[in-house]
Amino acid sequence: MLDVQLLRKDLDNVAQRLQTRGFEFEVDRYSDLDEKRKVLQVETQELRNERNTGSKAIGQAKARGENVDTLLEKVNELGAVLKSKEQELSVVQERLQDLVTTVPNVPHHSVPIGKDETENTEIRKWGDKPSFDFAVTDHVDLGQRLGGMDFDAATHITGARFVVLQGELARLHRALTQFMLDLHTAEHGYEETYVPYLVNPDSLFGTGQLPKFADDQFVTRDEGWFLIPTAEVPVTNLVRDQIVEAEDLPIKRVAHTPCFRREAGSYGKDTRGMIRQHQFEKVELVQIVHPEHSYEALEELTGHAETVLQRLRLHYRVVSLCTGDLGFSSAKTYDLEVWVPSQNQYREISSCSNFEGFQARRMRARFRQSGSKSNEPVHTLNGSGLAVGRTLVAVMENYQQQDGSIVVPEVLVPYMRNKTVLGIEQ
RNA sequence: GGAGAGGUGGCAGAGUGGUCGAAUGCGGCGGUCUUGAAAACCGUUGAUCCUAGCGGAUCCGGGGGUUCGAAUCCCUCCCUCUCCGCCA
Repeated sequence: MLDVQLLRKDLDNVAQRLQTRGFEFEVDRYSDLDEKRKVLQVETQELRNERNTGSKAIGQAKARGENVDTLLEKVNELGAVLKSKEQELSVVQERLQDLVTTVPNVPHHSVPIGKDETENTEIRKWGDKPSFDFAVTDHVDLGQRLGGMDFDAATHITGARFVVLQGELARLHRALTQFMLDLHTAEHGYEETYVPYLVNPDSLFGTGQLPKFADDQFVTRDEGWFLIPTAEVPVTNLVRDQIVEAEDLPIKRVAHTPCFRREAGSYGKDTRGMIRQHQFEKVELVQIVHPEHSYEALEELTGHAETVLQRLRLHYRVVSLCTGDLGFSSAKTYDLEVWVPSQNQYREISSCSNFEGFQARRMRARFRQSGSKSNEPVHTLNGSGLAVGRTLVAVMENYQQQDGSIVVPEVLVPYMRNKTVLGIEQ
């Protein structure tokens, strides 16, 4: 949710910046509603004040044993007017709420202007593309040959966009998860956290998936709970409706969870393999920080995600999403894109965002600062560190050998019972 | 799933129709005393919104109702706890 103070102060500028991400803010409709709201709110407050004093007077008069008929009559009349004003006000407030909660975040000044992903800016590259002196195989064929990746079985059990992993590949998948968790807890200062994978609508609203993106979520029939599309939702909502002490910031959490996405709008996209699934594992980094430090934190957090790829010695690049490609809640996002040899292109493997106070205002997540009377919204950030399924794909393809075996990245060897190659009997 | 109890400020806990945003205790903060600390004592201490300000409004789990007036009465939903059942 945008800062209402900012909307009042700088409406045109906000609308202009929203336009750069392709969003038309209904400026006139908003000002109109807000003007009405202001008038009605003042009116109802004054009426209530009158009624309250009147009611109080009745109580006092009764206590003295006086006749209260005329007083009663007067207050009664007030009540009717008040009721109708209150109804008007609540209609206006509801409309305002509907309008404001569907407006995306304002892009940060440093975000490149552009209409879609073709205009994202490459910030830096790490490592080199691997060269192969044989024709590369994609992870689907590699996995099938190793006998560890079975899409048909998953289709049989559930449907399209699922996979069954088994044997060495299943272990490699777990090794990646373990390695990431160890790295972020031991070296980057994150606290390991396990959270519910089903959340209520308030939590999804808090991080911005509701009300606009209900169709992207899986939902339980009887309870109306949602399967989490990312750990961002339950982990960030740890501070919903909380006032944290300034000295407790930053809060840094890492969580390993499955993620569930309906992928409703992506029919025909990435239908082959593990790139786009209804269910995948992710290690997620979340930071709750003081507003003054959120952009430093974004660089730091992005670096933490990059470290995973560097330790795995996987070639990647960092891209700054342009205004038109930003997610709904984000003010600035870096995507990490890993090299996928079979596709001869970079594919997103992590997305690191600063939401500034956008989610915090939706969640009423504030911090208390000594010397300051009012409590301010915190800033929230998150990033994948990393998407495990896609990392598995990257490792398989980048570490493949001509005979279809896969070299285990050095940092994963201890997690693989010291096995150094998968697919060849040792 | 069945039976019962309950949801009040950071925490504990009083409050069953009127001056209650709410006693009291603990905790927190400031002070007195002390070389310092503890103890004791004194003071202070919820959130949100409107307003340039004075000030005002709202909030006792959520929503609705009764009433001139609701923390208090009624309806409904949610949640927590205890016992029983089931269960990794």
